[in-house]
Amino acid sequence: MPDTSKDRKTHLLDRLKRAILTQELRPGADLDEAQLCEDSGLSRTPLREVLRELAGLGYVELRANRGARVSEMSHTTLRDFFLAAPMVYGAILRLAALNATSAQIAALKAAQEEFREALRKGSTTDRTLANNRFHEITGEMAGNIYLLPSFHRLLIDHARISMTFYRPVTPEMAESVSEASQQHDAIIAAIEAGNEATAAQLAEDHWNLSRNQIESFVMPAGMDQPLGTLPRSTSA
Amino acid sequence: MPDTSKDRKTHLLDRLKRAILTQELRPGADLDEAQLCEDSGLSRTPLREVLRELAGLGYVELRANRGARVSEMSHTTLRDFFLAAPMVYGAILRLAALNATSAQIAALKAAQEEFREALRKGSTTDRTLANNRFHEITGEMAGNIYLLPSFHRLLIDHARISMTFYRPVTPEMAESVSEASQQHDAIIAAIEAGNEATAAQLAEDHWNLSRNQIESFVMPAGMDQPLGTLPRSTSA
DNA sequence: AAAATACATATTGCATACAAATTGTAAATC
DNA sequence: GATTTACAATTTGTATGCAATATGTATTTT
Repeated sequence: MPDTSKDRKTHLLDRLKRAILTQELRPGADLDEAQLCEDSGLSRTPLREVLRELAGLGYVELRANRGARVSEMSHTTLRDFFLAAPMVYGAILRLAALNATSAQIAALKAAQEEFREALRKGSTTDRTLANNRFHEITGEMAGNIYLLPSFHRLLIDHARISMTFYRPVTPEMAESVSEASQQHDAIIAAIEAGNEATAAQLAEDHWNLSRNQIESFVMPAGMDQPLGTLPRSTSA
Repeated sequence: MPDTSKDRKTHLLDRLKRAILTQELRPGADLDEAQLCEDSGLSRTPLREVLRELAGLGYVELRANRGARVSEMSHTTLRDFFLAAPMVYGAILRLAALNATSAQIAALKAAQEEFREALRKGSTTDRTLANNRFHEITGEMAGNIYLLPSFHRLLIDHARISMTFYRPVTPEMAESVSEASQQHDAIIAAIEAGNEATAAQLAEDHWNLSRNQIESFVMPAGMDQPLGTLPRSTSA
């Protein structure tokens, strides 16, 4: 089959989304048009359309007469994130419980299976993307065109932040990640039962867990040893 | 000064936004590239970028290999609107009260002056746009990048719906519009005082008023006269 | 006459050439 | 020697010509 340009566009779109969600492309990173043309085999016109689409979704920022760069994340945006996330997540899961179709529920179960698989033997990237996919589907279930733009914007940064803690270095983190998986199961059950109130409660619980994970990364426990007493490197 | 192409682009962007908000361009209306090129003096490449930007903001929808059209509004979207609006409006005003700068407060007061002016002697379009501007500023005050996408999306359709009732045909509507103006004043006061709780309460009040206006349009009182007995037009 | 198909027309999408703007560098001036 | 200014090189933005896709019409076929 001929590799049509429409395919190349969606391919690049997906590739860039993934790269940004996983921090392969870091916040603030510059995107070079020439380079991307090379990689994707697209000419500049369709490439720039892809960048504009990503800008509309909040993945990148376009500066006039200067290139595109990956959306920044700062302490300010993190604060905004903490304020907005619980409200929006709650509303989305509430609506998901009300509106989910059986096909969507099947898709959610499949996504959860992928997530569990990623926890068992996947990379940090796999886990983040699988978790992202799970929540994307809850957004589709809610299907409220007015809430989805903000929900998607939140999911982007949730994924990027997650990349720091879905790598369970401590036993507590490994445990909280497995607890997240159990919450996913409960969420599926609530949605399948059409139980709006339970879904909203689970959203809150799930968010609280997530917040704790984020906080324990932003404010980690201090080191046991004062820095001065650490073993020295052998180099000059 | 030379009419640079960047100006032409922002001009067209504003013009299209306004036309869509005021329903000059109806939901579902097709946008002809050739026509828009003619009007704006832009060539197709930058024109299409404008359309993509509008799509990202939710003003238009792009269909592959078929033209752009103004975003639809249906009974489904109206239902979504009713569900999402109170929550988001409340959050925005709450944050506005917390974060507004004095420059922004000055801008809000100016916008309210414009709004009052539009109520006194402006057209329906003037009123809708002035009201839209007022609420846009509250969004800037809140300044939460995660909430703004949904807030903007809501404002678009709020304006389009408003176009039907900011034309006070009945005395009750004239009264409720003037009540809306008084609520704007109260909102300004709450923001200036940094009173978060009051701002949230006012958001709820303001929304309830708005909802009543919408409902009385969607479900108007029946006509007093049966249709058959109305005076006939003089034409054949 | 109704349906289907082939063709003409119009519209959308892409590639490339060109113009404008920004950035980095080197020379000139103070 | 530090700052400014002119210039070159790179990068972004625009225009236009061509290709591909969709749509409407007329002709053919049953």
